[in-house]
Formats: sequence, structure tokens, C-alpha cells
Amino acid sequence: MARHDEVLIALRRIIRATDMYSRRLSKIAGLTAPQLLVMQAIARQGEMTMGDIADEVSLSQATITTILDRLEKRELIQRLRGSTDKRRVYAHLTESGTELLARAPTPLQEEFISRFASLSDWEQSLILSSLQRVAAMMNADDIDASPVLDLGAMDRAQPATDINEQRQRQTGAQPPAKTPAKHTFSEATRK
Amino acid sequence: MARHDEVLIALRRIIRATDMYSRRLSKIAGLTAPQLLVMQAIARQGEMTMGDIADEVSLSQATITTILDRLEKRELIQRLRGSTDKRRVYAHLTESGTELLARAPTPLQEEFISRFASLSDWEQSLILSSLQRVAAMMNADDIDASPVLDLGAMDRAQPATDINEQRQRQTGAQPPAKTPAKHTFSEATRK
DNA sequence: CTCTATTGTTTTGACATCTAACCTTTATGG
DNA sequence: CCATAAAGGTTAGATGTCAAAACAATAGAG
Repeated sequence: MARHDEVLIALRRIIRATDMYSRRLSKIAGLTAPQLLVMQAIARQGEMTMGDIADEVSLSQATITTILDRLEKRELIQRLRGSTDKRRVYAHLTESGTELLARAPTPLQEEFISRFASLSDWEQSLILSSLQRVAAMMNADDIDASPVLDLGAMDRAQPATDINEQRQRQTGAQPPAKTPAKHTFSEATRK
Repeated sequence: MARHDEVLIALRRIIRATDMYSRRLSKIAGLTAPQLLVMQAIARQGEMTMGDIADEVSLSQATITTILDRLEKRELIQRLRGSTDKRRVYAHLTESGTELLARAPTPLQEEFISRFASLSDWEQSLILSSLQRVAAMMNADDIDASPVLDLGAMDRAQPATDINEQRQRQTGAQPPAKTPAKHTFSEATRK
């Protein structure tokens, strides 16, 4: 078995564990992992537009919409249409949302966190940088995305012309603690 | 920002990249990543039951069912009820399934593979073992579920050496997945 | 001051996933 | 033998997720 096959297996296990924890979270805390992440982001900023949230948590806008739909239905967040720019929609936590969030656990398994914390410092940074490298290697081809790409593509899918479009949202992954900040939100000072 | 928060971010990026590649695969090759994995597994074994596949690719049986539903609808695989044991259902590739599979790319981004391959040997194994360790740390609490809630136990006495032991047979990978049962208790409560 | 391009969201349609509940069949204990 | 448990699959119901298309509102060009 090739090394990269083992990588794939490990990745799928990680992905699955993440998913299963999300479901467990949902049972014990009433929030799935993405819901929790989104709410934490909103709590940090006070109020955010859909696009801001999407950038912050690295999900598409469409996904944010559906997540907020569910949160809104449960009255954990509220949407407010922007007054100056009516295209924007601002989300903020409700009373009960804030409360629920306060009682919620972390979006990463406690078990994992404590195990990870018990590793020595150099082991932790080794693991972290490995993950970041993998992430970078996987996201990289997003950036250049060979403009031509395989012949086999055209005899099957007609579209296939859209590779350049998404170059707006890739964050380097190198700088440790750095909010992407591609979006300055200074809307309130509009005329 | 805490180390484990950075871990979380890296993980989410990896998960997202994996998902996006799956969609791209689906466009250029007509198969998503899980579909491809399932078909490759079947191709290797010739013929497999739902449960075998589930174990092999680390997904639940229900998921395999829905994936095979789609593949069967497109006539890429076929289901055959077992003759001796009629509970079993065997899946095998059809003519066109074999053909499509032959033309399909790898389930991991080529770009990633070549980047990974270009790393030195020790780097590769460093990354691989980091991933395997993360996977092991995340899946670990699956095993016990709730014996005690230690915390005080480990932060003092143990030099944290036995945490690594959990991953004994990961690298061997002969018997893949092996979800530790834990599922067999809630069955016959219907009545 | 219109007409059009751009920007921000939502909707649509398709997959992937899981748990829990439900069927079928086989295995087992009296 | 037969009732019941166990094993293998499928169905139902929820989420998450994305690309693309559809909408809505603002910004720009003439």
C-alpha cells in the first residue's frame, strides 16, 4: 500500500470522527459543530453578515444560509436586514442563543483536547504543522489550478470553465493567528 | 489562540478541501470520492457484501446502501441476493462500471499526491504518523465511552507515554476500520 | 437619469452521513 | 419445532455542504 493511500485512510478516519463528534454534540448540547462555530463567531463579533461568517468559518455562503435558517427557526439567532444597504443581512444572537452558547462545550472533543494537551510541546507543534502542511498542500491546487486540465474533462462535462472564479477565498494557512480580514465591515458609517 | 484551535482550523480546511475535490472528481470523472472508494474496494475483492464494504471504507452500512443505490441506478454496480444466506447482498461491478473505474483518477488530488511524493522520506512518514495519531486520538473515546472522568489521573503520575500506545495496528492496516462494535446493544427494543 | 454590471443572499438540486427504526432471514434454546 | 434473539440490509429523518441559478439592491457608465 502506498504512503498516500495510508494518508487517505487516516484522513477519512479523522473526517468521520469529526462528524460523529458533531452528532454527539448535537445530542448533549443541542448544537452541531458547525452551528456552534457559527454562533461563536457571531458572539465574538457581535453581529455579522452572511458573507463575513462564511469567510470566518470557511464555509460557503449557501451553507451559512441553511445553518442560520435552522438556528433562526429555533430562535437562537435573529436576522436583520441592513438599513443602509438592504442587500446585507446581519445575524446576531438572541437571549436564548447566548445562553445556550454559554453552556455549550468546545467544538473539538474534550477527550482529544486533553490528550493533545498532554503531549509534549514539540509533539504538539509537530502535529499542528503537519496538519497545516497537509491543508496547504490540498488547498494549493485551488490557487493555480492548471488552466487547461485533462482532456477527459470535456467529453463528459460541458461547463468546466469556472476554475478561476473561486480564487477569492483561499487563506494561506501559514500565518498562525491571523484573521483573514478580506472584508472590512464599516457599513454603519454609510451616508 | 490556543494550539488546539489551530488544529481545528487546519482540520476544517482539510475536510473542506477533501469535499471540494470530491465534487471536482464528480464533474470530471462522473464519480464522487466515496463512490470511487466503494467501487475500488469492490473491484479489489470482486464481490462484497454491504457490511464488508462498510468496514473496508469506514462508513456506516446505511451510507453504503445509499451510495450503492445511486451506483446501481446508473448501472455501474449490481446487487445480488445471497443464495445460501438470503440476508446477504453481494455487490459487484458491471461492465460499464469496470470501464468507468478504469478511467477514473485517484480519490486523492493528484496535485496533493505529487506534492507529497516530492517530500523527503522522513517528512512523509512524519506527516503520515501525525495524521494517524490525530485519528487515533479522536477515535479513542469511541472505545470506552465513559469509564471514568479522569483529568486528575493523568496530569501527574504518567509521563504521558501510554497515550501513544493506542495506535498499535494502524500502520498495518490489514483489517481496516473495525468499528469497535458498541452498536449491538440497542437492537431488539421494539416489540 | 436610465441601463447594466456587481454584490449579497437565498433557492434549488444533488450527495454524503449518521442514528434509529424496521424488515427479512437465520440461528438457538427449550 | 417454534418462539425469540441476532444478523444483514433498507428506510426515514436530520444535517451539512457546495455549485449554479435566481433574486434583490446598489453602483457605474453614458
